[in-house]
Amino acid sequence: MDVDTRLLRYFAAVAEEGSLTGAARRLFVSQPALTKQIRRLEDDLEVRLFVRSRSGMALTEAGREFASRVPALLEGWDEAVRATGRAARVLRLGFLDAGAVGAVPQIIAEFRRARPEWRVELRQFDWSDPSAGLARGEVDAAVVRLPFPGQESFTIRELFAEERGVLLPVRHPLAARPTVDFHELWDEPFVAAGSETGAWREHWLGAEERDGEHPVRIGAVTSRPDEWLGAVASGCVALAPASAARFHTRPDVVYRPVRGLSPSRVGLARPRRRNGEAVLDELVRAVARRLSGGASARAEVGVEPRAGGG
Amino acid sequence: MDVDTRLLRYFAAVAEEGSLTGAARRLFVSQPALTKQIRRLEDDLEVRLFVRSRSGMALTEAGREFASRVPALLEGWDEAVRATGRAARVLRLGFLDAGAVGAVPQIIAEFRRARPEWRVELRQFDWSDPSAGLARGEVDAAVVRLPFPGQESFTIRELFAEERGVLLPVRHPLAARPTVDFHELWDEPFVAAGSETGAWREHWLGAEERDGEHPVRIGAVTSRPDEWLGAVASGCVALAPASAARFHTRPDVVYRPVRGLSPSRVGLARPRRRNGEAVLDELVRAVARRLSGGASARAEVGVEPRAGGG
DNA sequence: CCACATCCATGCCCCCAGGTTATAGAAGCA
DNA sequence: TGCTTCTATAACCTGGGGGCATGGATGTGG
Repeated sequence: MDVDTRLLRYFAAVAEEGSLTGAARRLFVSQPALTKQIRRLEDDLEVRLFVRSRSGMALTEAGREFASRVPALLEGWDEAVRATGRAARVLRLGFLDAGAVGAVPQIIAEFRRARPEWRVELRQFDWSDPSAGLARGEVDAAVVRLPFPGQESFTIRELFAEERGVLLPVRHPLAARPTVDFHELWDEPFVAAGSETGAWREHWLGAEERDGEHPVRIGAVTSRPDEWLGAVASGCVALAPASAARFHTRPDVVYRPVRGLSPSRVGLARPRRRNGEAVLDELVRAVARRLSGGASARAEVGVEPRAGGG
Repeated sequence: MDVDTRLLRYFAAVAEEGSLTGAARRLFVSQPALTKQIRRLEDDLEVRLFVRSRSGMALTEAGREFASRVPALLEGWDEAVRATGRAARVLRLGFLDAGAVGAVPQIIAEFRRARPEWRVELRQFDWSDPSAGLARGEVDAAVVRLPFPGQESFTIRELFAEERGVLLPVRHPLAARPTVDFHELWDEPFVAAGSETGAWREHWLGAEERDGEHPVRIGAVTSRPDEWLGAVASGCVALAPASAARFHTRPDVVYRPVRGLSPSRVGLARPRRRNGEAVLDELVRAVARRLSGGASARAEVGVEPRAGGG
């Protein structure tokens, strides 16, 4: 009996979510597609994995047994992919957004100098996974924005920090101002990441800067840049790193620096201890070496905020 | 990154076989299909797994790393399927040919009496795997014909034996006779199973009954009943259990009992020790209980050879 | 009590991936 | 040189996986 690992991920999502609709949203597929796939999985196994009800999908006993094994299968597969990549001298580097990727050429260059026979391969992730593939083990290292949930289990080297500002609809009153104070945004509807992103989501809602009690208004939830910008265009606001002003542009959306927000810190993360990955140490060392050059290194790769913050 | 486990099996076959052509034959797919799939796998992994040459496909270092992990992945998957089946009270029973399956209703009936809440699910295998899915862990138990390679690693309960005879082209001179002596067949071209089936293949070429030195002539190699019958129709001969006369019929092929051949023994096999499979003991016990009824049990399920052997 | 929201299931359509056959190209071997 | 034996390519067909729209069942709130 054969299956696509995608089906296993589908199954895992439905099992966790307890609903096709919810899982479909999370997986970026339509609910009918999931319905069909889950049914197919059950048909293939000739075993009922869920009991359907008005309120969602509940695992059967067999479903629980299966669910208890799927994560290990997926982890085994991902590990095989990583190991194969290592054997072929490929380092998989995850990143989230084009802003952070500004640091990547620097990283790659340093790494190539240290290990010329290696190849670095980039992979972009959406905001449903702020660890840029590390949590799922899909990459060997990742350029991430701190903080993100689960970061304790990784070794992280901070690369640089950049100003956080706000994206506003071009017709928004505050868009006329060159700079905004964060408290002026407290009551605006914010675009948020999915709740599974925890501290990361909070960080980009400015939770730390709301002085205790100014609960955030959620105007939209997205995990992809296009939806994100779309939500802003249609009336929401969203915190963003300064570099977003260059990489995510839309005529009806503007970026403004914000006073009273901590900067966004960008780091290089890798799993704490994993076998046969001395190269990763090499990578981190190379980056550290480069950073010892100081601000010049930052400016060189073009990730310096375009302004000091108004 | 996602893959179909079928692709992993494809890869494993090519890696073992060292050639696309050979693996394709073994997998019952066309060589271009394999070419495409292996290339796709390499593209997905973004890693070269084989070096192509005039003489076949050789694993790269990355390929070896990958190959070392694939078997465990497949085994993990198969075990997950089995465990899920067990949790759902499904017993997967493999079998090779319709003749042996004559014993199956009996087995199922007994088993149902012992464990009414269980369901028995049948799966047929072709002759490239005489263990009927046991070796690959695709079933919980199997109705097999003895001997077969690797049988030492299973617990086997012998069920019954039936006469072995020969399938002949209807125009073959010996076809006119009601019965044949095996030594009359010594120089005929035989249809054989693939060489990977070892002792099983030998058994069905009558190796034990050739009195030392009468080397077999191989006229064709097949692993599926239709090809097998076709080969006989086009001039080869093939040993077969008596029940084949009923289950594999063709107007241009006849079955004749053969003197001087040991009977074919049919057994119920299951893995020696595996966790959580007390049910299998139950199955074996149930079958043993039934068999203690003696010949009547055999006659009842219609697996008795239609004649005493001429 | 009805209207609405929220699930999952179904039907229809499109498109691509994976399969097949036929054939080309390269390379050893007689 | 011709034959065999590899893999690669091309052209084609089909099944299934995905999308959208909609239906059916079941709670829930006004």
